Amino acid sequence: MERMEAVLQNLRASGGRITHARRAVLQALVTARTHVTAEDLLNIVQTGSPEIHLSTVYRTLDALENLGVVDHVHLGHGRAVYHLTDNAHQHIVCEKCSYVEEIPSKLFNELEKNLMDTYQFKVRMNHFAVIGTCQRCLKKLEEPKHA
Amino acid sequence: MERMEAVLQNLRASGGRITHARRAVLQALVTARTHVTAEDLLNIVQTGSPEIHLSTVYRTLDALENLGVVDHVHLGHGRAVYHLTDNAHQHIVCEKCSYVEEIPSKLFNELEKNLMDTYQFKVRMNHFAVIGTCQRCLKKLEEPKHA
DNA sequence: ATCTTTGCAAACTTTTTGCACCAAT
DNA sequence: ATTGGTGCAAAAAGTTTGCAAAGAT
Repeated sequence: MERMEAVLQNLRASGGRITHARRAVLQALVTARTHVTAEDLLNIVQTGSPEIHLSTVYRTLDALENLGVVDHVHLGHGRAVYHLTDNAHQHIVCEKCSYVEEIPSKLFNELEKNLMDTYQFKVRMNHFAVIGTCQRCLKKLEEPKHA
Repeated sequence: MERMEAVLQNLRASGGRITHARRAVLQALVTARTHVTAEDLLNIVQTGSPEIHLSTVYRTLDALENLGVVDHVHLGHGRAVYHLTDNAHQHIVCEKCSYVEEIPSKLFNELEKNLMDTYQFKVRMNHFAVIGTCQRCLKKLEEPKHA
């Protein structure tokens, strides 16, 4: 919760204003702490403040993203998911069952290095999801009808 | 071009039909051979067959994807890009200038293995893009005004 | 008082769908 | 003849925008 105030001050320092809506969205983001969609956030903030509009959520996320506090990822087809930038992780997403798991960024270190060395390309961690098939769905594929 | 006929036979074998539109979309896909959007493909096919509709392009891509012949990737925000599945590559995408480069899948081998070993997660190659900053844009950031 | 943000509605972009007609087998 | 595909138009889904009123500084 300390952190929340710090972000809000940061926001003000850059010429922005601290509003009820922004406080609520940020709060929701801290509370949820997982990959949430804009609509997820809307649902959370609306429990306390039903007047807050989806477009405000988007605009707040935008503001927070410009501050570098928030990042978003496209996990697959539909909506983007947003999260605070502190916990540095990546996502693996099962394309069969939509299961999402966070994995440590460490696993990407070598790839990151190779891309820098070979292509002078600086990967932005956290901004892509790895698509594939999860353990459970792999098993299902192996034993189609469970004998 | 041999390959094209093979795909079409494949399509028929699985209960599908070989139509003018499908031939045209497939042809366009072979011709373009890079990451193209559905609309790119539409433009290509419409030079020869203006009656072909965007929804037909989507439906054909869908059919080809079910066959495993085509794959699509979400490079970032907007549209998805489609490509034939043969050349196994990944994409690195510059988030500053939208520059796209193909890189060999080989670079992902270790990551792939780690994810399998640690999470029993089977990565689907080709289905995600790596976002970051390209060489040129990195340079621009270093020397803001070129002295 | 000024300049930013909000709520709303409406636009926009990309993709999907329902349906009647048409075409491939 | 049958089943699957096409073109069209309209809907969906997700996100963005214009504007006047409200709010933060």
